[in-house]
Amino acid sequence: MFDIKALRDNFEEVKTKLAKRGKDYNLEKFADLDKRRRELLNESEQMKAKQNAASKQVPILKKAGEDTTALMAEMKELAEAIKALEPQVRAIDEELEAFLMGIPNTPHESVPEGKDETDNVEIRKWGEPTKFDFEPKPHWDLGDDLGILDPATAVKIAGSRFMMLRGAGARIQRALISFMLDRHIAHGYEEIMPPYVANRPSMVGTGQLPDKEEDMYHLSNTDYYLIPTAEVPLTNMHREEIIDGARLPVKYVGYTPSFRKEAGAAGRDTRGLIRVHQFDKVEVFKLSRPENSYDELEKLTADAEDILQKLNLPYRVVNLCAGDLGFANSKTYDLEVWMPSYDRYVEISSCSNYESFQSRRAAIRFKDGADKPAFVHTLNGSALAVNRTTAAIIENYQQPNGTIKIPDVLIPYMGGQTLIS
RNA sequence: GGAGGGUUACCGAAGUGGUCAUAACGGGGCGGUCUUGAAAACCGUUUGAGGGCAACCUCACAAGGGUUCGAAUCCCUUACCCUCCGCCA
Repeated sequence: MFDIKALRDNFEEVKTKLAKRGKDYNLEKFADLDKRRRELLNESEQMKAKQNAASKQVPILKKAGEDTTALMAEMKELAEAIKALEPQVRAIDEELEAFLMGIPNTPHESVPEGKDETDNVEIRKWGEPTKFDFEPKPHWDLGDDLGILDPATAVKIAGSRFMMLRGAGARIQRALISFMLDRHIAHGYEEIMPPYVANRPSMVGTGQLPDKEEDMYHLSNTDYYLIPTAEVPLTNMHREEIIDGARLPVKYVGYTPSFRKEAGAAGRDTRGLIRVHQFDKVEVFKLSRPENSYDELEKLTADAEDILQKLNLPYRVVNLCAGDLGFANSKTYDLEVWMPSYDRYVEISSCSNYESFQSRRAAIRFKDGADKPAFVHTLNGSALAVNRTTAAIIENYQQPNGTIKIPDVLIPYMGGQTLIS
């Protein structure tokens, strides 16, 4: 949720920063809304103060044996006036909140100008696109040939866009999860195994609700949602809490399946592991002091890159331009892995700093000693999207005879297996 | 799923219609006195949000409604927790 104080105190600066996103958010509406709200609030509070004062007088007067009938009649009128004002106060509050909810986070100064993904800026590249001296196959064909991907059976059980991994395919996925978790634990993250469903307040806390209802699976006989990302449970761990400042940064890593309806993705990436309704993801998450959050973003991105490097997968890091930046993000680095079947780099991780946009909504604050509580900055990143990592390994490690070499770091996690054949 | 009990500050807990919810009382934390130092004892202090230049005002007793001049307290709805029973990996 947008910071109301920033709009009040630095309106022009906010306006300039948001202009970078290339859309009009009708900011001029704010001053009037805010003013009307304060006037109404003031009026209502003055009446309540009078009511409170009278309520203290009544028992004193009664004790003194005086008649309170007149005062009570007067207060009844006042109570009715207060009640009459309530719908107005509520309406303006809702209007202001809806307005604030409709404003995206301000892009950080290091975010490049631009209107869509074509304007994203490549920051660095690691490795070179894999060269083959034979015609490489896409992972869905290799997976089918080797019997490690079985989409047809997944369709039978669930439906289209679900995937079933079998044998060495299932095992490499599990190996990747363990490998990723172990690396992040070594980098100081606490491992979390959260619930895979979340309730409505949690979904609101991280911004999935009310706007993205159609992207999520809702369990029809309860009010639970399947999580679309581990970000939901991880962020909500500290919802409505005030954390001791000495505990920051808080660092969590969690493996979870993620469930998405992919409502707007009809016809895209229909084959293989790239875009499915249920996928595995290892997520890294941080709560940071505001002044450190951009350093923490660099470190978090490095932790995600570390996985790709250890797996020896070619990738590049992209700084998302303002027009491509997510609604709640101030800055995002996408990690894109080389995918031979696409003949280009494909997103495998997204590492973002939300600054205080998310913590304001979820009410996650910290406090040093006697200081006033302040909002933490939240950061998260995929490290990595496991299905896409499996796909990248199948494709980049394929051999001329259709077998797949196991990356060295995964061999211990595969019980010594070095080749899928 | 059934039957009871519960939800008040950092923790425990009192308060069952008014005139101390900046919340009794106990514990913890922090500061101080005393002490070579510590313990003990004693004294003080310790929730957050919103509005206002300020004095100060408003809101919050799980959440949301209602009754009342006035609600932590009475009524309704919902959520969560605990105990017992049932079911169950």
